[in-house]
Amino acid sequence: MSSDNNNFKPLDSPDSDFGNQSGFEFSEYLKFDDELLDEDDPASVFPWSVQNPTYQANDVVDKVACSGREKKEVKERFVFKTKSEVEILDDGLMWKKYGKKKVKNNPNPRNYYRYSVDGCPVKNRVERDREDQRYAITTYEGNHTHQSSY
DNA sequence: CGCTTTTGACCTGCGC
DNA sequence: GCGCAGGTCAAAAGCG
Repeated sequence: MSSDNNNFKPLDSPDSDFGNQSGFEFSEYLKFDDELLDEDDPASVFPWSVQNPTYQANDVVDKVACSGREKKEVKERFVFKTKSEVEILDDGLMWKKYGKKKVKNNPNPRNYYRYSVDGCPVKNRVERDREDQRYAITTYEGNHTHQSSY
């Protein structure tokens, strides 16, 4: 953990499962960006990375973490609203779409993604903004347990 | 041939 | 108790 990355910790989980290890390290995303940026032109390869929520918090319209119900286990939920035309955020992982549903609150369909690798209970829900379709609301659900296959 | 993706139907939960 | 919404799983098709 560096120092200035902690300012991007919106979670206030009282006793989450990863409370002691911070589980979801935003620094990892920053690392991804750093590598991607160093790899090639991020705007060409990963246009979203340029506006990465973890990269530019000011672009993040809304960010929520750990908003689980008390009826069930506290699930880690990270909601990032970013300005990207693609709903799949390139975090270096392979996401498999497992369902699409049209919500009534949104004229646009909601996409459900799951980690292609078995063993990672990571789920990803992507929805488009109801008023601004250019804004994508990415909701990461589950532990960031995937190994650094990057 | 394997894997990913797509659509539909079904199920569960919550609200009223 | 019923209805509505959301979420998940399943099967099939297409593509690499």
